[in-house]
Amino acid sequence: MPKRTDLSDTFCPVGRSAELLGDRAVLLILRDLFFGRRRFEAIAANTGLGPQLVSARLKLMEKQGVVERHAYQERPPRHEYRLTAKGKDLFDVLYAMRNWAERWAYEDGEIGGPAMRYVHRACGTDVGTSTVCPGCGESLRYGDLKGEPSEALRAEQAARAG
Amino acid sequence: MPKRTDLSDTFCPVGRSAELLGDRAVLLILRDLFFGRRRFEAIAANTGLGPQLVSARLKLMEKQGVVERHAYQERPPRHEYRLTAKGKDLFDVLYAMRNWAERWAYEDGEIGGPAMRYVHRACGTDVGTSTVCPGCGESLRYGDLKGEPSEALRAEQAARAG
DNA sequence: ATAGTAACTATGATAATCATAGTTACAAGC
DNA sequence: GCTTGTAACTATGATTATCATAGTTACTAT
Repeated sequence: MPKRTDLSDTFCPVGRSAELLGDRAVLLILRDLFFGRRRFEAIAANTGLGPQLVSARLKLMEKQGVVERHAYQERPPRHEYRLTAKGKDLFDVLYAMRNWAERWAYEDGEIGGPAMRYVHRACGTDVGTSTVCPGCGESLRYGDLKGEPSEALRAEQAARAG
Repeated sequence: MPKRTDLSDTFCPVGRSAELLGDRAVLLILRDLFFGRRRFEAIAANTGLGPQLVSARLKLMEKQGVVERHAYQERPPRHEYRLTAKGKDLFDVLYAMRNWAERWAYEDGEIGGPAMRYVHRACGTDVGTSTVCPGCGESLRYGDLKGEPSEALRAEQAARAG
């Protein structure tokens, strides 16, 4: 690509977000981090992205302050990537993407239920695709939900990790 | 780019969304459509994207069912692009992106307030960056909010419209 | 000493993007 | 009736990001 116009200094908030989030690789890596995958190889394997792309994006995300590199052992040197507070706060965006896809991106009966089920930890209600818990009315934030992948999704991830 | 791996058949809902939304141009065009810009030239001018990119993305978005091409006059043939129900349902995603950017993407005092202010039409409360109205507790959907750009944002858009 | 693992970097082919210019179809003004 | 203007694009060529594949570094385990 040619040098694309830089959006980091626009006054539009969606433009500023799009600079980071308007990228398939970043979104997939964020998804995996929210899912609990923290190691380079695990992320590369599950996303299907090449190692240079994963490397480049993690560096960018670190620079932007959404992830932190953290050594989990010294010898041999190994590290993992963790979401920062700024990164965790992207949960709403990813969750909104998930909700939209559950509503619109599957054929009727393709899975026979949601691809990913979320339950509100506090009250045990299945939240469906809402931003507010239908059981207790509380708004949903990062950590409030317990996700469970459908059998189809679990099988797909297992195949990729293989 | 080489042929990137197709995500439209993954079982992961974020992956399916990322196929469409993991693209700067799509996000910027969606933003403009939500903002009320419906004409090709207006979108191209405001986003700063070249006409072939806007053309290619609008075709893609039409194919995905998020926008509809609609003739608003016959002679000379002119048309505009409108969000479909599936497209309007992406509001939550864009709104989450806006909220995140308002919280994290501006230097302190860069604008001296939010880049874009949203008021809940039903009760008149400034919603800040919440997904639920802090005044009446209702969850916020497309059409519930009235947006008002800051002076800085308004000036920037006026300059681009040239 | 060989094999294995985690976390990368290097290389070359391919394809998407941008900037710029050109096209089509018409309306309006002189 | 000829030029100018506008909306909505398409065409072309240079640039650069991406992918697939292979290689590297620094260790541990057998």
